[in-house]
Amino acid sequence: MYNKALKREFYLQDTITVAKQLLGKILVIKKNRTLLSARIVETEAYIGDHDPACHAYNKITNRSSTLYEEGGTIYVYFIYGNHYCFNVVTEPKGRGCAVLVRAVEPVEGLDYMIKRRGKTIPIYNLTNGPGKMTQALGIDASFNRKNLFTPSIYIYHPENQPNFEIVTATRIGINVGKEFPYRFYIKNNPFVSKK
DNA sequence: TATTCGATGTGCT
DNA sequence: GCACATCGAATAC
Repeated sequence: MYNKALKREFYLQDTITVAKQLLGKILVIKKNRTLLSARIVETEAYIGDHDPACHAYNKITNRSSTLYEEGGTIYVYFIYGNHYCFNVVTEPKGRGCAVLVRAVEPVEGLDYMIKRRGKTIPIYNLTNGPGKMTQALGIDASFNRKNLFTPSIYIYHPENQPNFEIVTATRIGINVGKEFPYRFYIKNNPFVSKK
């Protein structure tokens, strides 16, 4: 239900806090006839003011301008000529901070995800990476600058959430800012992109 | 206007 | 483990 969606205040918190607390939450996307949902199992924090890996680290550009919107805004960008990455903007407007969602565990809409991905075996291959999950969920540039308070896309905190342990690590696929321990994932979850 | 290269995935060795 | 596809944003000129 849409009214379960996390409120704006959740996203206005400190970026590290949001990155950790997003683990275990459910991302819901509603297409015309199709309901997709997936549990977030891996995130990375990108922090504008001191983090050279963040797209908002240098001066504001056309691409990175979405990062300066208010927390709860969706930031989607295209990378390596093939892939989209899905981010959630955090903190108050103007900070340039976001959380990258790197991997999810499918809950509803498996048929749709399998059709979009083609490759189905093993099952965790559907969504265990930033580019893979956006392909499975049908996320593209049209989502950029939208927010997480609409019936067509939102995140909620599930009831009866099982306990899990959070692992903190360094981020993947970047050349600068490697030293920051800004990657978080659910321990022993098979949908995490890399050990 | 030209050139570089990236918050990746895939396939081959 | 390594090469490479692929293209738009950023940067250089």
